[in-house]
Amino acid sequence: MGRSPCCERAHTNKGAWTREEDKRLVAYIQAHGEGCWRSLPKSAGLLRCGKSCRLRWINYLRPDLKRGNFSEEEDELIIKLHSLLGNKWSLIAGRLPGRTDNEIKNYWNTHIRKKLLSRGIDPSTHRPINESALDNMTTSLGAALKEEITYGFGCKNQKNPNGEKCQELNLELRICPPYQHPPQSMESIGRKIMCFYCSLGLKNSKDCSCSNDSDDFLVMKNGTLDYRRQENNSKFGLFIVNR
DNA sequence: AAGCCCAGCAACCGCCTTTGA
DNA sequence: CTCAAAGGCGGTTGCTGGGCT
Repeated sequence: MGRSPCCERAHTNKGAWTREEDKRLVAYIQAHGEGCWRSLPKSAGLLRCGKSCRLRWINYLRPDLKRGNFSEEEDELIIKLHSLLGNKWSLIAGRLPGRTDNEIKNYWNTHIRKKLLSRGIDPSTHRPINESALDNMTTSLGAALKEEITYGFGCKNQKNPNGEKCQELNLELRICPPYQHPPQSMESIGRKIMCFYCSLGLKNSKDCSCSNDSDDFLVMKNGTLDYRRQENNSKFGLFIVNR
């Protein structure tokens, strides 16, 4: 029993899009906006699968796309993001305005892989190719060590709610354990601290504690989330702290 | 000029996740 | 809670054009 097709294939075109099809798709989306891809082809008078329309729009017809060659800065950013995120092309594309996941994926496979290989770097692991000898470890001890290196010590088999391995959690987001002795006053951090409720727009709520110099807070500090707790009660706060 | 090979990229496929009834 | 529909994603395919023999 096969999978049911995503749409009626008997009467749909496949392959390269024609100028006329592009025109129809653009005109329809400009008039009605994106969304409801399944019904779009029929409404727009296109003999295409909804998925095909979505892909054509996202990867080629969207007006905010940046066409043309990738810059050196974009190359380096892609390499850096790939080393952190792996093949999460849509996440990587999200950090590169005007570029699509498909474009970045193709560019990676055709250009960046070669570039890294020519630098002696394994594109999969971002480690020097010499070190890929690790991949050849065959003893159980070697395999265990390899897993620890790959996923981080103590992280093996730990997954976040999205099913991703520990390593992929490293998005500069950090939750610290309860903090007992703040090393410096909030003023010395150099900014006005807002309590958790105010940060959510609930200023002057019954739980707001800004006025009594509470240590409960949610703070962003140079990109990292930190968690702190007032010593003499059970309230807590979240910080973003320097790295 | 013809044929072959290969790189690049648009598009497809199938699986997974999200959403809403 | 369950299930089906729809959306989204990543891997793969196959067409096209340029270079080489």
